[in-house]
Amino acid sequence: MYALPQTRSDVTDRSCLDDFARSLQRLGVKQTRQRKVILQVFLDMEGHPSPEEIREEARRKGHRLGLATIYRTLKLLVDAGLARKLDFGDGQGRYERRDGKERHLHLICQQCGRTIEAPVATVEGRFSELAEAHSFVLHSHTTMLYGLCKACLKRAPKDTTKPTKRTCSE
Amino acid sequence: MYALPQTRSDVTDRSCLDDFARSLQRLGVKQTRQRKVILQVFLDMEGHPSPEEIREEARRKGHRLGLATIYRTLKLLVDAGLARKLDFGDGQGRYERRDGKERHLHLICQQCGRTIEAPVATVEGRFSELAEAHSFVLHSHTTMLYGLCKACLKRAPKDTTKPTKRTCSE
DNA sequence: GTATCTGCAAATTCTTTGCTTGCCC
DNA sequence: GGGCAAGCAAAGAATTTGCAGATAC
Repeated sequence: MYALPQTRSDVTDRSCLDDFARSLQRLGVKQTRQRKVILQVFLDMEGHPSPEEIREEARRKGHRLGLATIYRTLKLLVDAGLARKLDFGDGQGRYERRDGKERHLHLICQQCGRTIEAPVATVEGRFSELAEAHSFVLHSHTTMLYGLCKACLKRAPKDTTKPTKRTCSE
Repeated sequence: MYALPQTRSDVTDRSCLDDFARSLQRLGVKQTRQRKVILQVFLDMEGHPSPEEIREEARRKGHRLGLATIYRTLKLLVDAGLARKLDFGDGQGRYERRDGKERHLHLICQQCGRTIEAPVATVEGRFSELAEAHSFVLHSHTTMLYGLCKACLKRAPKDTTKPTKRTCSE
């Protein structure tokens, strides 16, 4: 049986779950119910969830998790190379999945705070060259482009109302 | 020709001070002794100082400042377009000057935490194209490349699985 | 003169840690 | 069974806020 197409529980996610299991073994740590829940919830969520948001989403699915457990597991995910920690300047850590295929950079509107993701293919080669020139072994990268999004340009230039939803993919 | 790196109190800084004075006026706020000190100290410092480090450096120069004042002033600097807030993942906000001429990106070693700056010229054009494709008005950008620096490669050529920082528990 | 700013400390927010009980291997 | 992990609460750290006295304009 296959999951419905709108969710992200697809082949990619299954391989992520495998990656995770393998990573846990490699790191010499146990595979627990909570860790599986957190990974599954994290992979199913769109955007860049914060620990608190992951906990909220898990609760919605009937799983009660301690925040500390989420922080600890997210750190594991980062160590395992499955997640990356980002900072959008809103005072809390945000995480995105990292599977080597969906590389992108972030366009962050300085007025409404929304983020747009764009593929990074056009600049990635340059990053590699650059790292090589510094004898630097590149593991991952994060690019933030700050400015004004289309919507805020149309809107009144001094509108400072922040949206509740931070992420819009387009 | 290359400028000597000892002090940054040069023509660039003087124009920054002017920018700042102008920006303060434009924002309708006052020009105080503390604000001038903070800007001067910030411009004179190398690297990416945190609020605490700015306070320390100011004290070394004989100025006693409240941390809250520094936070508030740094926010002003960011608003005025003279500084940019960065996150190197060490749990505190770090700031860099932003004057439109010294654009660069950051190579961050995940083992020793050291950062290398590299000119961004080779990728900047791509960023502009990309922003334009999204009808996004680009103000500034921040790029972080994570990996291992030359020194750490020599030091521990095999241990690439532990990107710990000083906040690690062991 | 008055509206804004500073500095202090308290408050807030995000994140980590200590410890006891529970669960994975 | 032994040791790692979860959950809770308390600690810790970074940042923000409230307010009384000080200061720029």
